[in-house]
Amino acid sequence: MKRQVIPAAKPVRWLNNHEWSAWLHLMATFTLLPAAIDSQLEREAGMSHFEFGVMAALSRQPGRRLQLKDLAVVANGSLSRLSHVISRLERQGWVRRMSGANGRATNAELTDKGYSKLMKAGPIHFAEVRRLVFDVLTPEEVKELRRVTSRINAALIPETNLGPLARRTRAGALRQSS
Amino acid sequence: MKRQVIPAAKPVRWLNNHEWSAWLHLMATFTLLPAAIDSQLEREAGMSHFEFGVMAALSRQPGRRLQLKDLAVVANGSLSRLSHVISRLERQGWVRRMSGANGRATNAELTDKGYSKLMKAGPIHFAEVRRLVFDVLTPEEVKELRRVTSRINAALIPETNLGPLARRTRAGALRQSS
DNA sequence: CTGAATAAGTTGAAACGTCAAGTTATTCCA
DNA sequence: TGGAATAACTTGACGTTTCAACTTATTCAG
Repeated sequence: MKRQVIPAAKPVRWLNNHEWSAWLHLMATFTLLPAAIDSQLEREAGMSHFEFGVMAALSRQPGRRLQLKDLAVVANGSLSRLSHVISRLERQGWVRRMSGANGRATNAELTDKGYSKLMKAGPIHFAEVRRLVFDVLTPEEVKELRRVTSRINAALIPETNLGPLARRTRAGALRQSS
Repeated sequence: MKRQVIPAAKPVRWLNNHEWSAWLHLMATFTLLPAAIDSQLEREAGMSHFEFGVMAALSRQPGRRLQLKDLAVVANGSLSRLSHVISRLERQGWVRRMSGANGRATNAELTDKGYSKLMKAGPIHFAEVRRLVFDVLTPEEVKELRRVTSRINAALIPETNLGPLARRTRAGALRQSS
């Protein structure tokens, strides 16, 4: 049986067997793990993982507030997506918008209600993360995972277009949390 | 009656620094890599990564056809999602539905048009995968990646509910490709 | 053999993300 | 100083995914 999945028609460098296998596993993890995390968080804490990420990012800022453009970057989302999400979070009373430093800036601020919601969600979320990821890996593997993903990100982030702004902003915005 | 003197501050095992850092990177990769892959494939080959996966899976089957329930499993998607996607692919003329063995089974079959479309998409896709993932990793790291993700999947898949059928079907359906 | 339970798909509505277009504020520079 | 360009959003429409409900076929118990 031929190991190559799709016969290479053209003189293109194909994936070798190791790579192909790695890719299959990686894609499965990509698909299944976020789905699992997300649906558990939705069920048991009433928020999506992206919403959790946004609120968690806010909670770590001085004054629990951050300008949307920066928040978009730390949350790995587009400004548009963030704007929609902030609207949803506002409707729940977990976040409020405040006009920022200069007139075109908008800050999102985590409310007390949002903070306590987040405090309840945190343990639920991290217990699941631990169960699904860290409990099945050795400490050595955790290090490998960190190293490999950070390498991939390093190559990926510079060319990510979360708007042309991301490139500049990301470095500063992430500095404190890496 | 139990008197609780001091409220438990952190009754939950938290993530340690290594784990937290690994988790941040993992989540970023989760978010950014599929988005990058997907949008490039959409732009340059006119299909989503999920559609590509579905068609690639079909192309490997004898007769280039597979029953939907099995296809759903190998594509890591729900039956409902798959049904919608097959409808789209049918509209493009890349796949057709055929009634399967027993009356309630439906097979999806890759058409010639679909096959040649796939052959064009393959190199485009894999070049990008290589560029974003394998070119930035050492062979050693590729092995680590494979090992770590396959471990995570092993724990994850058994409890995945892509319908109660997944558990049984997956083992058989995946056997040939691992 | 008959009715109940389950399996396999389909479908429509609601929720979410993306994309393009629109708004307002700020900066640039001639 | 006065446009033009750009930045920081917001909004609405569109496509996709999920969820629940529904159909039809098959299996199983008695």
